[in-house]
Amino acid sequence: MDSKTKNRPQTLPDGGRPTLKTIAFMTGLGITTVSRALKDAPDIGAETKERVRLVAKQIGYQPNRAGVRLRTGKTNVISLVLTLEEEIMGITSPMVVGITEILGGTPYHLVVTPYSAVKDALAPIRYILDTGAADGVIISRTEPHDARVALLTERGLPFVTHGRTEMGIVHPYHDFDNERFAYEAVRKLVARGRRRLVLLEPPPHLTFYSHMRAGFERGLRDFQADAIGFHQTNIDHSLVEIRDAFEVLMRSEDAPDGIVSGSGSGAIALIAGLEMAKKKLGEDCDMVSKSPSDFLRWLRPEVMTMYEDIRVAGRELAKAVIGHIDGQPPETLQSLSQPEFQPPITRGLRA
Amino acid sequence: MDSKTKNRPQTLPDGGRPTLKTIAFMTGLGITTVSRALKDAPDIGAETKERVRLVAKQIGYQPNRAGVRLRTGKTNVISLVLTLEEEIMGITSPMVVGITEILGGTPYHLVVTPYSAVKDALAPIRYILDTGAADGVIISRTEPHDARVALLTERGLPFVTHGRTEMGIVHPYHDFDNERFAYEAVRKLVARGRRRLVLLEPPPHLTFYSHMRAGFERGLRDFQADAIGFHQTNIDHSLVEIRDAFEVLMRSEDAPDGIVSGSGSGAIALIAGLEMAKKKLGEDCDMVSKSPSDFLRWLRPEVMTMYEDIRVAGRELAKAVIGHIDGQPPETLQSLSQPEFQPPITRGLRA
DNA sequence: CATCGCAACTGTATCGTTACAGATTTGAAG
DNA sequence: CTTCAAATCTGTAACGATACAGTTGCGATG
Repeated sequence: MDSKTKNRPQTLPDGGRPTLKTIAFMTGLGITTVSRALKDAPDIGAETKERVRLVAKQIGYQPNRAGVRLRTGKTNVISLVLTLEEEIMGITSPMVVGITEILGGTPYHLVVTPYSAVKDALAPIRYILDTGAADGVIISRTEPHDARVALLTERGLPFVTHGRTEMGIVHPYHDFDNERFAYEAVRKLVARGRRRLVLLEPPPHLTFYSHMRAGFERGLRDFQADAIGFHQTNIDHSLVEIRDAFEVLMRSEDAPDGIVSGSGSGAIALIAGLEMAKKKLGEDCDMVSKSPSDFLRWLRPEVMTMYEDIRVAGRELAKAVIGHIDGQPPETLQSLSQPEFQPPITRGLRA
Repeated sequence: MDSKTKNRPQTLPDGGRPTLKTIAFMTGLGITTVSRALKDAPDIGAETKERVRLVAKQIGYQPNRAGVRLRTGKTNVISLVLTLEEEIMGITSPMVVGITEILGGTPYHLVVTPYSAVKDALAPIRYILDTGAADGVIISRTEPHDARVALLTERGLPFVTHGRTEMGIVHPYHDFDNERFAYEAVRKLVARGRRRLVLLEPPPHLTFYSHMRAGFERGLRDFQADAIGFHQTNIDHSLVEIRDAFEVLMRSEDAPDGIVSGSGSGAIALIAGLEMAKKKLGEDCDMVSKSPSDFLRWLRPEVMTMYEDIRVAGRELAKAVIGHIDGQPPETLQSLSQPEFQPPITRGLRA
């Protein structure tokens, strides 16, 4: 056999699926040439590239992910790391949708990697690093000094956080402006004549705890209102706990007349506690709540809501990880979504 | 070199990650032996197996997924196929959590594969089949004659459906007993003296449409109530559409006094429509609703809810696909979850 | 003391892809 | 008529794992 054609595929691959070998066979080229033609390498002739691309398209060639991954280490996987616990109010749904909307136009797949105990937050990160399971990672519930961020940065694995950190590391993130949310909430409540305000805040170890508190306190100063303490309770507590604690507060001397709720599901529990204390929302007390879904607006239009669009967050996060993977500088991959009050649901027919 | 030891690894792999080669080097065995020892093959000595397992554990060996996948075709991936559209009320969240709870104890990863247009429901299935992207598939929103089920069965790829089909193919599924739900709902409403009942039903093309209708109609017969038509509207319509249509119905001569809502978010819209027609829930009209989350119970305790536990559904689905992959007969992988009325939220302190 | 069977282990080829180091052709320069 | 460089193309090896077809050593059998 002519040495020049020694390596030309003589047979097609067994399985029905086309590979480089299939294209090489059909075009009469070598496998290497086909591979390089498809990645538009400079040492392949223009006409050859055209021919290869045509055939590849015709037979519906798609590179074998395992082959690529084994050879290059590129997984084409984005890993979404989630706590099983945070799922109470279903923030994951729109997030997954948003992410996949972006990944749909790319070769990336979305893998969901869960962890259970809060102290194990590092475990899935280690797993991904150790096994090279993903090209990029999305994490949420960031802390000011976040061990995951430190580890990922040190090991050079691209990632993006949902929430910011405070450790002097410049990394991609997307966040909701919780400072501004709380500030605007206070403004709104004071405008309604409320001056004794309570905040249902995030757990203190998370970064956005201090954002929200800062906004709240700045609002109190600027608009001259007072804080009612409710520190024993935060949005990570169960709805029953929040409700009961709030009932006690509402029955006390110290009852607030305005509420800022840092979570949509927390708002439900606050309303229940308020009603158990025989108070009426909109009369004895007004409330502003963050809300990632629509049900509050529909069922309790008295509540003033600021919509946190998790779906958009998912899109931003996906774009940011990919940007990071592609080598864009982290500082260009940071975004903050601005809270805005939602209009009430249209009440007219044919709305 | 002695031919007997010709293939013994002389060097460790470059990357830090241990491979079979690493273990072979450390134990002085051949790569093949190590591979077979770790899968407990019968032709490897007991002591050798022990030694290999020990070393593997010590150095934290984990098989390279790309290597396995390339050689064997086994992906260790379960694909969850979702419509981007169905995500309105966030059913995905608890579902993903339930699935990952089960996959956590297995080598499987969960990949989320979305599709957008309803007519493209087959596209992700074809993709998975063509590229061998997964060992098993989870699909939802089944139709009586479901092209995806036909295709997956024909091509022999293990799968499970959330919902049943009616095409004479015995396949794994998990479903909520919608027939019984509607039947019990009618019973409850009639027990409350309601006799003019309306059903907010699923879109007619889905299998559980006929289940729910059948249960509803059986209930009407058994408990002697009448149906009020509401056929122009179903749970896939927008909340605003549902609300407006229901307002019209409630203002008409033909207004119902009892509602069976096939979806939790639909219930929200029905309540809004009812209130816009100046009617009062619990007085002019009672309602039983399916509810995958808690907010209805908290915010509208007048609504009687039957909880559909999507998280459990996720667990059942995951177990069923894996069972199917492992060759268990499909008829042993079918389950139906029984609806039960939920107790009201505990009202006392320290509940 | 050959021969056989068995237990325990190993080498080779392969999955699909790509990095790397050639190989071949062509045409221009000397 | 060399010689050389540029333009194209190609073979080989390797990523990590496993199927398959051996090989080795050893005690039992005739």
